[in-house]
Amino acid sequence: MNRNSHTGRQVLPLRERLKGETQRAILEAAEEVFGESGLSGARMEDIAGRAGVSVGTLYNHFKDRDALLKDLIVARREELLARLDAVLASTEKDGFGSQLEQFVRAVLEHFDSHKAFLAIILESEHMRAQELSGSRASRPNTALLEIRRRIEELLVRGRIVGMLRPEAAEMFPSFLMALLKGTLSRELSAPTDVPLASRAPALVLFFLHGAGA
Amino acid sequence: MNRNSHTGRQVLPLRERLKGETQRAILEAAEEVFGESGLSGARMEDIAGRAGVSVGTLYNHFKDRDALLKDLIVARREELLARLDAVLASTEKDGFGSQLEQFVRAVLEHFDSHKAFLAIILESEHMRAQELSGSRASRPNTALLEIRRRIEELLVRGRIVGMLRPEAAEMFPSFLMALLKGTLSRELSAPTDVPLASRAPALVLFFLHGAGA
Amino acid sequence: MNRNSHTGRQVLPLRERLKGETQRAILEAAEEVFGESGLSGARMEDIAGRAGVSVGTLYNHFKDRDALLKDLIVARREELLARLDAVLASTEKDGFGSQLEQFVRAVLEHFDSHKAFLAIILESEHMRAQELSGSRASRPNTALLEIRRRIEELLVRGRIVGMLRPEAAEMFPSFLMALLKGTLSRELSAPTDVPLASRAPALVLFFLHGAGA
Amino acid sequence: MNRNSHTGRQVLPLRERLKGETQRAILEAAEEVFGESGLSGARMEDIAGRAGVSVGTLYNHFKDRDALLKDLIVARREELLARLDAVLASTEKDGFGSQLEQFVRAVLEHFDSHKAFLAIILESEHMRAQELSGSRASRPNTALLEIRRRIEELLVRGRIVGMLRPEAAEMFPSFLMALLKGTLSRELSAPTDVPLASRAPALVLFFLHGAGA
DNA sequence: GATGAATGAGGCTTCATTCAT
DNA sequence: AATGAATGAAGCCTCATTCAT
Repeated sequence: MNRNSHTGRQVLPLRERLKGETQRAILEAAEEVFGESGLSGARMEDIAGRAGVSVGTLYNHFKDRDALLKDLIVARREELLARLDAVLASTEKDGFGSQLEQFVRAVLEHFDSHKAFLAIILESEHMRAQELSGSRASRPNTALLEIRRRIEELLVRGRIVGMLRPEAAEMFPSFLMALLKGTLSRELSAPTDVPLASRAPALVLFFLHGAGA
Repeated sequence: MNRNSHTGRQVLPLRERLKGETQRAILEAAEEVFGESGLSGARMEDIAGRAGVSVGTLYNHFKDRDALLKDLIVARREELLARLDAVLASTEKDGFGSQLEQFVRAVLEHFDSHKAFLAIILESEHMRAQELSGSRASRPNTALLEIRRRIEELLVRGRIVGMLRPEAAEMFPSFLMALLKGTLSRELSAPTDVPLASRAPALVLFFLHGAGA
Repeated sequence: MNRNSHTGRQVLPLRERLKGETQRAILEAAEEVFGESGLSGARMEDIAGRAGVSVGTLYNHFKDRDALLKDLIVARREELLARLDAVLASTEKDGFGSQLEQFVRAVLEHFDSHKAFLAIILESEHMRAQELSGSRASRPNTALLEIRRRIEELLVRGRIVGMLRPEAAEMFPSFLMALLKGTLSRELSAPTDVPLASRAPALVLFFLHGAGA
Repeated sequence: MNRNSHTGRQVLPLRERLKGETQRAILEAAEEVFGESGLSGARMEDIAGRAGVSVGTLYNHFKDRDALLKDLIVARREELLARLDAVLASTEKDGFGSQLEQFVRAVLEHFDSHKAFLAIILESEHMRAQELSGSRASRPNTALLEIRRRIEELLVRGRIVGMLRPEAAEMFPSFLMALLKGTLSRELSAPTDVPLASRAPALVLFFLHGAGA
């Protein structure tokens, strides 16, 4: 993500690839440590240790702690957004219901792979302005916003095809996001051994029809 | 012992009242500062400053930072739980739908009064084990558990009176909680000027019937 | 010690006597707390609590912590010095050996009554300059000096009557003091239930004849 | 692992040597500062300054203030005990008297090298339980105990060869320790410019024969 | 005089960051 | 590029002292 994003050629000399390895190792270690210790509890030394490098090396690859965290967040976000965009692109096939379920499943699978870290990130989305930088809360949490944008796009389609009712529709994206986050949240407070993704159908059913008899 | 000797009327001597005042002031200041700066960003000096006292005074009233935070959480929790219990107790009157809405409204009104702080608390519920104390790591967040317990009790009634369907019912409490938290979450990322409580009917409607047309 | 030292009359009005009571209680409490917690570990609040008064009261009777400690030290010192002077004054009666033993016994009895506190004081005699006040080490520990002065006086008599040999005599006072302090020190590290005073004969015997066969 | 690859000779790589240097510098500085300011008066910042490092560096080498002090105490103790054991081991040569004097001289020479610090340590031996850690309160001061153990061993030999009388023999170790401590104590309250070690013969003479004519 | 809540200077400790090797 | 010891700003907490009641 940092470098080499759209360099036309693709040689990637040895040194670059090794460097890439280290970076990936650091990011992975960082994900674990942030996931375990929380946004503020994670210590650079722990991350270095987990990645099998020295503290100094962290700073050879990332400007500072914030940059490391930001890059990590961005990396995970891009992974998820790419999947979501793929789902949205494959719109032709089936109906809205099917696409909605695929969307939900994509999110939940992402959660399955990054539970602890995402929990930290999603849950502290809005405190990031203060915690990450002292600046104003002006960067309004890109990751969640991007997800919401896609949810909105998806739900608009649902309304167009008449599968969603128009009243209170402006709350539906929030509700869907809430159900997704809630599913993760529940898993964290009371872990099960079924993958979250398996909850997709029930979640969609609830979203479409509620709990009523 | 040596108090209250000849004050015919006043139950609490001045000293005591002042002490209570100070404590309340500290808790209020702490709520603001924690809400603004986050669980780990809040500085004792800021809390003291906001409360109009000196740092030392914080420690005359609370053992340490953790104790202050814990007391604050407990205080807010008790306030909310008392309201919820009142709603649950008034069961006779109307039907399940009405009670559900009152319940939801109670939660949302509590959110309205303590937005920022509750956001911090609710969102970092599961990282509290590490952040608050290194001790009993997995005390699973009493506040949320207590709310969930009451939601479960409420929803059981709903099922008994036949207003909720039985399939996937074990997820409903999570879903309701998610919708509540999501409502708060949305308000924080995109503040409006309508009180959250006014969202109660829409939320209940969605919970009972979903987004489907 | 603070006041009323050499006022010719001796009326001591009621108020004065009550004040005296409180002061004595404070001093006693201070002795206990200093004895238990050490010179620097003793907290004013603990002393107040032990004395059954409030912190403020300590400051009504003593200028500050240092003054309280100093007054306490002086009080105990005067008690001991008075006894020692009495022994020295009763010189006529018996011989040097008997007087030496009385002297030793007087010191050990004083130790018996004030073990913990004296241990603290005696042992930190020379660090008091720094700890008590930031000043130079110019006040060379009056208490020990006063005792040594009397020991020197006593031992001079011993030499005069020919019971002490003259060689290395300048070390004898130090040695006698060391034996006294050592007796207390041993009691503290390995408490027995015989009073220290009962050790007087053995100590004197050792002082006069050593450990040799 | 990756050290010492092509340094034919140097056993310790530079880094390691520097680290050792720093640690020794810190311990030395700590000894001075503790010696000057007392057990509780010594400030980490002063120790750092004296050692020519920053505060943080202290914590790279020692867990906390207590650990630093403890390590320092242990270091000095081991130095002394090694010397004493050497004296005890060289038992064959001369008689008991000679060995006793060597023992005493070893202790006094150690005092000569570490006057101020040892004074602090020895004198506050029994308050260490409270001051050093709130923990295992009554670990009875290993350093003094170890010395006493060796003194006892030595004196047993003296009794076996008939150079010490048996009556009151259980007090002799305490007395010898007292004389040693007293010698240090005297030097501190009234410094001379002769080394304490030169007092060994007089001390032994006194121990064996007392002050009597 | 007694009270005890408030004060705030001062100490310990942590940890992100730097930089010489 | 990697290393890891050194740095020092910043936060928490203690406790002697004050002062309004």
